[in-house]
Amino acid sequence: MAPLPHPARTPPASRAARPAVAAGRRIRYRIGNRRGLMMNIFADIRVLVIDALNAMTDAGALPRGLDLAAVAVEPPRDPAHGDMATNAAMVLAKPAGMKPRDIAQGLAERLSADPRITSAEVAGPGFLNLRLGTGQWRGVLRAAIAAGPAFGSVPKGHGERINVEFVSANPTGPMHVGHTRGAVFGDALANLLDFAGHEVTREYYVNDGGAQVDVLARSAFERYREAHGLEPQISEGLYPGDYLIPVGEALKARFGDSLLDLPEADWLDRIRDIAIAEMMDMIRADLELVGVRMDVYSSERALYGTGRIEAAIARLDQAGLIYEGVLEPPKGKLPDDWEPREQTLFRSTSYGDDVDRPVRKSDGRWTYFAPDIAYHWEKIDRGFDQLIDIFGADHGGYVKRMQAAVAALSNGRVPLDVKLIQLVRLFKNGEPFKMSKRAGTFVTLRDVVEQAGRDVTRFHMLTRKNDAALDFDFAKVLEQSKDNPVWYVQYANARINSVLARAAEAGVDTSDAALAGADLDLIEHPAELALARRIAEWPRTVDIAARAHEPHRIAFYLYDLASDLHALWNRGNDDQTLRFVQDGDPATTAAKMALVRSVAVVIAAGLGILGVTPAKEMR
RNA sequence: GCACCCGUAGCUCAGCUGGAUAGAGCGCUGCCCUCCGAAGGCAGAGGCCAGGGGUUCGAAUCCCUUCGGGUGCGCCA
Repeated sequence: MAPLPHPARTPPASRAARPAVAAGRRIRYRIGNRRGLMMNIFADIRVLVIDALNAMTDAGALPRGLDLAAVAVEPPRDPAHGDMATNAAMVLAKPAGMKPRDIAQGLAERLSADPRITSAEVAGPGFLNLRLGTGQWRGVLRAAIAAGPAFGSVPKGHGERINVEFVSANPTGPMHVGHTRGAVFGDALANLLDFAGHEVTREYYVNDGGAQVDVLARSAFERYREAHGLEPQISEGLYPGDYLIPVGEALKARFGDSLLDLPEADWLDRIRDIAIAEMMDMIRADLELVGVRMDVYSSERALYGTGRIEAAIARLDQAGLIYEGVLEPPKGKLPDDWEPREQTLFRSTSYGDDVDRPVRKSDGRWTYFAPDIAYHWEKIDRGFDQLIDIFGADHGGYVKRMQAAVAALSNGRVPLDVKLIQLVRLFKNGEPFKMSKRAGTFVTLRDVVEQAGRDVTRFHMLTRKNDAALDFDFAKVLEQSKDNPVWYVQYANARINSVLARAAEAGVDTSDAALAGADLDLIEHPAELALARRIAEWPRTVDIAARAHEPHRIAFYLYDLASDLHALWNRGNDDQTLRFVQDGDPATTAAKMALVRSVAVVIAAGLGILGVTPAKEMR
């Protein structure tokens, strides 16, 4: 799991620092526990449990002042235990000074009075197992059909304003595989948070302020010379990729031969600006290929000369967090050219970092960190309730200092969660895959998408937790088999589509309006109701995935849902009554169509979050 | 040396912010196609959740520690 976004300690200098961001409390917003907001039936029943506990308190059956935050209502691991279980009695036993079973018994009596609850039994160490009337599950199906792809989503107005910064690749070349995973992850996370009711801004921080864009300019200049028939001097340290050849042509078209004999100082700025613009156009086009569109592009370069970097550092200075000093040499491997030098340092150790970090180099120029501090301060200023940064795993060492800066600049008000994206290992038929089609040394995003397709690429890259390495086999991701989750989910959707068409041919009205009005009491087989329960878990899955910032949970849920659908489908082979289309019985067929339509609705919603297009048929 | 991430079935991985008897796919064993799409389905075998301590009603999950793998460690971004 991701580390806490908050510092372990608050700065001694700043008493204003809010302890409100309680340590360990990563999730501060409350969603899903408002009745009906997400159509999350687990949250609904939790409200019921909380109400019952409060009633018990009023009646003197429980002491006052109990903290009910830990009370949970969850699906039990074993379906035989019922539909839901609550841990309320066990959690409250100690603070209430009572026996768990006594609390559970009292709670059971009150809950039994609710028409939705058909049974409440005390079990094990104090679990309260609940069974709901089958009508509850049928209600879920109706809600799903009525809501359509919005089923499980939270209406706007209750969420937070969240900034998701991702990709932020250097504008020095095309995007490669690693960027692809980060792009897909960030976009899916943004979709997920949006679905969960938050106001999300997708943002790209353009690292156009450092030395590497000067290298880009020099590389482009060589291609410009090449465009004039001269031999390019791609010396060590310049970017060799042939993607700069068209940039050279563009420069020729723009400047003719006027720059050819000028010293670097006379062309560097102009060429750099154009080259960066060209690279960003290329990156935007690459992002389009995987269906990613940013809301905001923020430029590092634009921060220089505005005083904003100075202001950010000054603010830290006022808090006593900036000083001139000399760092200890790093332990272990000592850099060859290490010598003690005085730098301007940020006291990030006050916020749990390992060492203080330089913001200004010994030559007086800003480090990369300084504009990044200013940039994050700007994001805080723009009023976001929460910041999320998505980095490659090789930037893990950067996390603590960034969180320290954000904590200091926001007085601990704005949490920064940093998601690290592990590397992607490419294979083809199990063999490690190397390709250098257009960029010299790496496999580009374009290479991947052209071979695997956008939907397959996106889905597959979301089938692993972000902090676990991902194997991407060009052959396997295109395989049409059960062990390929992409295909398996799409296949489920195609089957539903197929069966809906068959029902329509048989004269059943399969419009959503008609299905929502179908007599769902005709759905009564345990296997069918089990599928309905799975559908009921969708809003809860969204809630949990959004809180954890883990879109891969959506992909796994969809696989489970598809698996249930396929299983039920197959049972129809043995048991005619479980077939979805019941010849000569339009009422039952309609009810079953409502069931499968609900599955399709959830698949559409889930794939929508992942940014994958549902397939109507498999070819 | 320090920090962060990871360690779950033979393999690849989930595990719902601490819940009941730890799950899926592949592989293995045995069944199932005159039948809505069998490019599938059902059942079974397979686990000291890396090891050891701790916290509590309860730990794969939280804390400490050891071991093993990855990443990073001033004036790159």
